[in-house]
Amino acid sequence: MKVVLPDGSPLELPDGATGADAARAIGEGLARAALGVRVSQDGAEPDLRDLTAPLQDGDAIEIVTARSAEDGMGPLWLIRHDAAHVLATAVMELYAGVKISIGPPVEDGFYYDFEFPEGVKLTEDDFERVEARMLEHISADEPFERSELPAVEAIERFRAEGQDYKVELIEDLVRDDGVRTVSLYRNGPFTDLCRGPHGPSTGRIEAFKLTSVAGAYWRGDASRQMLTRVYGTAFLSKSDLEDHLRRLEQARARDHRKLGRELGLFMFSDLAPGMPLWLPAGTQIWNELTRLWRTTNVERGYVEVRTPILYDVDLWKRSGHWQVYRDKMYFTDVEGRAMGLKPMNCPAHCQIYRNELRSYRDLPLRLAEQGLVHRHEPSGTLHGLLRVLHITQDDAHVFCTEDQIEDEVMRCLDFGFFIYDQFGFKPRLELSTRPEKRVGSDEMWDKAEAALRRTLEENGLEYELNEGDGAFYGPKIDSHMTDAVGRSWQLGTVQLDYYMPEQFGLTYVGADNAEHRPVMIHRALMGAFERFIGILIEHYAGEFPLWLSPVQAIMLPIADRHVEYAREVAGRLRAAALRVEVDERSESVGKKIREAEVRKVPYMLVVGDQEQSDGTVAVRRHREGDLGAAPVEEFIERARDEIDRRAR
RNA sequence: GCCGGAGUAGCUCAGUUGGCAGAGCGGCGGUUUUGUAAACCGCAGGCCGUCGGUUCGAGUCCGACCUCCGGCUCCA
Repeated sequence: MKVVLPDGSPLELPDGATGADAARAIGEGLARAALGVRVSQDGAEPDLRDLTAPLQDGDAIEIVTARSAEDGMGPLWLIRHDAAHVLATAVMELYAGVKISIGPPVEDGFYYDFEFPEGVKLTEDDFERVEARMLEHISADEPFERSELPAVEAIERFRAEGQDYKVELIEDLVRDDGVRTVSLYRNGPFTDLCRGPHGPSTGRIEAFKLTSVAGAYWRGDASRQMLTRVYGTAFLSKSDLEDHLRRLEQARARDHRKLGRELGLFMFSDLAPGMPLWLPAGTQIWNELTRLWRTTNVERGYVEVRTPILYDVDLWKRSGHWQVYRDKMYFTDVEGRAMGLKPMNCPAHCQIYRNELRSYRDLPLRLAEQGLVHRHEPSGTLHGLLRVLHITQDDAHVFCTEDQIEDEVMRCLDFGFFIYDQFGFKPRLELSTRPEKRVGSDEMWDKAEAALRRTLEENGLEYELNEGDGAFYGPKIDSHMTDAVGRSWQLGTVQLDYYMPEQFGLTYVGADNAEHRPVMIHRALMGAFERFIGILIEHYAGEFPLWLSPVQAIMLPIADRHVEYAREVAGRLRAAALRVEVDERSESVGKKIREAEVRKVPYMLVVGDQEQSDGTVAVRRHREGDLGAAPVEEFIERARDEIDRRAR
């Protein structure tokens, strides 16, 4: 038979030859380096397989080595999958009676989920022991051997071993996918139910490390058994592992919680979990964002409103929140009247819509509010500014006719792109469709989902589909960004809603002089100021662009006799609306500079005898160093320009 | 909410087998008058997360709760 190599050249092999045979036929070195083989049949997407898998005539193949591209299923995927099995091998040997569940490779590493016997637990203190045992198996270079077994026999076998999770997995495979045989992989003493593929042997795991232990629900279902998940990572070389660990450490240095404390941006109180207290410097950033929010909303035809945070429960019953969102709301009693803190601004904006008779000429009506909402999230999910209990949204509701939907949705998306562009953000888009817990008819959902999809596709926007994750009243297009350590967070959202206008009896008078029902687009672009600032802090690692910096310039007089000149210059800068401080302490210039650098103040203006007599400042830029002297006016002009352009 | 870990000075962290609460940075006072990333000397600073228990004696051992951290589930 013949297979085709990546360069297009054919390779003649005996029938039944495997990937390993192909590698050997090409060269002894490649055979030694081979970890797996990518096989593509009839031009289809290549499939990663074991080296021992037989090839077929006409296959296009590529031998995977440590140097192959990763793109999702490559050498790292293989050895991390291998490492997960080795981890299970070690844990089974060290802890009698442990039950195994699943252990896949993931972004940055792998994990394996275990159920330990009553009273036994594994903590990070045990890692050394487990890693030592893993290393024994890796040093022994045990081959991964694949075998196939009828599903019934596999069930029997795992049941006899007390491996209930494996039994459940196979039973589901049989029931849901009609599977009749399953594959097993053995390495040394350990055999696991596994689809594969795997590398040739355990010895190919060049560098690995266990990283953390955490709880995880069996099959991600919160109503089921909590298992113990051990996370680890593996690399193709020791230096790759070291680089990875170093990157993680650097990422932790830009954690917004750490920077928030160091830079005095915000704080938390044990007496108000999940609700940040904004310090003066953080408030400054908040206010700059508010300014951006307000001016851009006005430019795009929005009008700003303000609404109560506390509303009669009747409103929440009308909007549907009481029915499907109650668990996340806070309620209180006011003179015997049940009131709820708002988790969203939409019902209040519907009230404002209803306040007047609306004409089709008024539409689209775009109401914007910096709305403070409270949502009771499970306590374990709080995370600095990125997950809070009180959320300040850059919220807006666009009331429009059905004909205007696509145009208005696109305007919202465009507006979002403009905002993200101010910071150089390139968010990922996600289309979320009808959830199980929802309100409104299927017909409404069909229309709404189709409209969003059409808007995305007609405008050539890339998006991922997230089925079943829409808001309870309508589908949505979300934008997502990742934090310093790669966790993904939703920022903006554009949601299409046919339901609330109906519930609140919203109407407009059309050109035909008849009453019509408007539709409503809910949208937030930054999402929440809290989360957005958290992401900003990590994005900039605390080194904000000038326009956002809490302190934009600091005057550093060299000796006490220069303080007065420093104050005078500071006054001129303030007159140009620059945020400036004067470091009047009797410290050395070196120390003042160091502290200003640590505080990440963008401009340090050193003034001594020279500057005082010339009417200049010696400009030092954060991280860049000394830029030389400049007349005060010239510096002001430069800084003003940088701010007004919102330079990044 | 669930699983695991942690909580000592403003910050970062030591604290032995249960026996007087510690360091560096920061703060304050003084000396120094400084030219581009840390001058020198001194001083103050603690409900050892909270409550309860064991003990002659608890930062240390036990329990409950609170908060935080890493995950899971859930979400802007």
